[in-house]
Amino acid sequence: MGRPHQTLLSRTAIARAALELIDDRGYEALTMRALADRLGVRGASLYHHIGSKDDVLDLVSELLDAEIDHTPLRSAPWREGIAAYARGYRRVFQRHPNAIALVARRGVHTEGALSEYDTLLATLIRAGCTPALAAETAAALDFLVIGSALETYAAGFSRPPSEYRPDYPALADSLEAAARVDPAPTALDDRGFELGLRMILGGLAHQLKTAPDE
Amino acid sequence: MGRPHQTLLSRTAIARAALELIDDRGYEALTMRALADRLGVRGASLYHHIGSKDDVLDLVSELLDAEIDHTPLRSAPWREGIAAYARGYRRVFQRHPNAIALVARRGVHTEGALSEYDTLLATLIRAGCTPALAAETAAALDFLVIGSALETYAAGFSRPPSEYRPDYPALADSLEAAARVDPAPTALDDRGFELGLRMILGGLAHQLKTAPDE
DNA sequence: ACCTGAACACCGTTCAAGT
DNA sequence: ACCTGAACACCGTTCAAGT
Repeated sequence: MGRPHQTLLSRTAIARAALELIDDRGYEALTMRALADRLGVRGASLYHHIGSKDDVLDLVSELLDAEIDHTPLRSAPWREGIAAYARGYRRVFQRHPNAIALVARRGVHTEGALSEYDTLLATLIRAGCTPALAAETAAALDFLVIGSALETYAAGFSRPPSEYRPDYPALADSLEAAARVDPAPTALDDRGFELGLRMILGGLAHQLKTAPDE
Repeated sequence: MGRPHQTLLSRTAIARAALELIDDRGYEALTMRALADRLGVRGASLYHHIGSKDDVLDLVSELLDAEIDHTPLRSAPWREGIAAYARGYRRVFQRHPNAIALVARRGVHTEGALSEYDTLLATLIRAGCTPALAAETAAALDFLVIGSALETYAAGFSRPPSEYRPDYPALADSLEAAARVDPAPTALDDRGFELGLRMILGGLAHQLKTAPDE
């Protein structure tokens, strides 16, 4: 059988197990003891590879970052490329809804995210933005992605639209109309995100056409 | 002196103390024992008034909701009214940065938020939106507010811009240009938010002018 | 009715051991 | 070098007791 154990654990194995645990059983189920369990080891062993639970959360953030497909940013035309990138960014959180609480902790600005941002900013500048405008646009796109990821998770209006009548008639009308357009529960989130994306990128295109130097 | 204590505690007193504790010492310092301490009582006493810590967090969410000024929504013209409302909404989180983790838990859609949403949607419909478009626009605005609140907290790029060179030249350029526009640390967040707001409301105004029925 | 002390089952983390 | 058992100081929560 060989020696009892040499390197059962590694930082990446721990990170992957942590993300699996979050996906399977929720963010609150991520406990050092539960994590060790999933790795066939006892809680204290983890501390030979990671410094703290916070350290583990950082590693999971990096895993999520790595899932973002930033190849669309390299593809012309810039407007479709950026839209595809933003959708892919958002899709990572849709795949890991239980991990969204991580975002609130620290954002997704891990070390690995820097080159993505650099590419996004370079794309915007190449499209005609000043560097300052590029930074603002990237921020706005980020807010939209992060905000929509969170809202999906928090899904506000859980009751059937009709229950909001008669106290909140505009709310009831809007929710019913939205459900008629697409009854899927996340459809309104998706459409709100797409609207924001269209407005930001459309507005930017218009601004670049009329005043290319700011 | 009177009798020893009758109703030292109440749900609102607990909620207010909880928000104070979060503001003063951070989200993680909100402990049932620390909360009881601040109220001059022992931990177990709290459970005569609230059901669980989760219950307390909900109460704090309602407190934050109540801080949002939604009077601008009633003021014409709609575009400025909605912009002022969104800024005020965001300002609540700027006043309580440590409370942003609450948002990830549940969003801000407490019972008290319903009438705000109803008013926002009514304003959009009065401005010419279909109910479905109003819902999507409200969602996009929400994403922008929530996302920008979170990003401020998570403030990504903490190092001086020059450190990102030469690996990430577009990032360094953008951050330096943004700092020249306004060196305040949250300025880029503010400007990104304003850009998103301008794009969404401007795009909407344009859409309502060219195709008033969708 | 409301506050309390003590207890329960958990946490994250440390550390002297073992191999 | 790496895993472990036992312990530490904490959690949220419960409950029999006191007033």
